Amino acid sequence: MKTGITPTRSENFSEWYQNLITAADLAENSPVRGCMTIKPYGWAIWELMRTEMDKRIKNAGVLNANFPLLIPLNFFNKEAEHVAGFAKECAVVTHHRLKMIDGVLQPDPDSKLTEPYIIRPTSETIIGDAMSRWVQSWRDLPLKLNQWVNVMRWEMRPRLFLRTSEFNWQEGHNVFATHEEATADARKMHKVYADYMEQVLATPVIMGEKTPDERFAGADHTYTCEQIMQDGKALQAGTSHDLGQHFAKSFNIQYLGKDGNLQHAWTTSWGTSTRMMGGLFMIHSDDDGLVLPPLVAPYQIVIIPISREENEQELNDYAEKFGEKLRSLDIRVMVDTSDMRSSDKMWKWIKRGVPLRIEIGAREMESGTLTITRRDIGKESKRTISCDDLYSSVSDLLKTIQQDMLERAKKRNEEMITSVESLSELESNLSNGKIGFFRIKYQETLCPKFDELIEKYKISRRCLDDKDSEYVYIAKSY
RNA sequence: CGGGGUGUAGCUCAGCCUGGUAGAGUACUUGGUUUGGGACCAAGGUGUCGGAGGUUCGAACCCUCUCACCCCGACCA
Repeated sequence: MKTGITPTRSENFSEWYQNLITAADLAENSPVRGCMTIKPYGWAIWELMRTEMDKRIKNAGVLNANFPLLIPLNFFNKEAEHVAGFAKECAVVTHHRLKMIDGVLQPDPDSKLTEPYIIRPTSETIIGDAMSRWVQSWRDLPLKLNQWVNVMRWEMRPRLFLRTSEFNWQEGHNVFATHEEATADARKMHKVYADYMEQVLATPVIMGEKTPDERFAGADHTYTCEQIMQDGKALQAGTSHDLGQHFAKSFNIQYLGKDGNLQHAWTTSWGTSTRMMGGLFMIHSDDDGLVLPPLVAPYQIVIIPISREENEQELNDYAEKFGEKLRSLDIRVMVDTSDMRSSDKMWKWIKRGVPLRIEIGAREMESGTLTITRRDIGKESKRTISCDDLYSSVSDLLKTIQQDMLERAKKRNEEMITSVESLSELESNLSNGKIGFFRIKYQETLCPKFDELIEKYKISRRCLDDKDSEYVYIAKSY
């Protein structure tokens, strides 16, 4: 059978992924090294994702703000671990003017900045600086803010959506009076992320704390949402950090307590990015292309008139009218009346992952029926029903699709996790080419032998298991 | 920064070894026949051959320099 995407997932997963993105018209590589251009259809998905996430962030009592793109170099220098973590991947702004010299446009040597700026790789520092001024009294706490911005990390090995030098994200930054509140907040946002990924993206999540070797630079605790891709590799889809007093001390975020004592505050930070889109695509899509869960599909339904020349106008009008009716139910509908062969239109929207496809031909127009096909199931879900029945059941149908996609992904996840007792059992699995996550006692991994396995099989500790933190998940990762 | 590779039509690439003035597939445009899971026929447009210099009567091809990008390692939301 012909597939929408070649090669298929089993033939070559990473090439399949590249072609999936091209075929679904989501994004492309840009002229700027490591940076992608997100195309309108891809950005529409991000906007929907963002809207849902923003709602949840606001429900958590956080307002949005906006800080500068550029961060003074010395800000970065204030937290030692943080610098160590990011120094190697910073884009640096050193001049403020261009000049034509010998016919070549270049930075004007006379415009050199006395202190360079770096393009934010993350904003703990510049936000920490602001917070030191905004926090004076215990009454100013907690202070919670978030920003939706792009950041830049000069990555060595970029991949569309999964790791790009520039990416879009939200970064939340909260300040608290006590350690307990901050710890609870880091945990809370971790939970907000996991719920969001399951309920909105239909992508199941493994929740846990990062081991010290994988922790965010400058954090006491990092809580992560790990996802399992169809090839068994891990994707870190979102993290929440308990920053302790590292940044409060580096940036002097201090408040006068009820007791009259000046003390350092406690901060958290938490972020999710366009990387989550990569997870969304890699978890649900199949060999015919993208499969989108209804909640983040730019078009939840596509209507394709199956027309001949003689009845084209009539059928298009009819389809438009029905599309309008569905829109009144708050459903995002595309009626494709473009001048293409109807079979071409079908493949186009299959590849773009529209959850539900409706076909209307001349006979159906007569009888008040239509043909529907679910994207997540495919051809075998094709059936003809009356317009009235669809109208009354379509909202539930979209919910069912959303739910089924989550269940399917959850089931696959279970099959992807292997429990092992010992390092030798782990190694025999790896050497046999077993893919997926491995769950093992954390203690077992604290030895040189495990470091060898890390080298040899390119695996890493993904996280301790939140359900039982004596266990750690091991996997290859993106 | 190490190791390998590639720059030729919108895209994927052939041509280079053995110099003679640029091709295929695909996409695109037009017309016709088609049309419920990827149609076919015909006609048509498309290039500073990454850049600079050199050798030559003549360079996509040979030589020198240069720039960019890709893959493998260190990094990561």
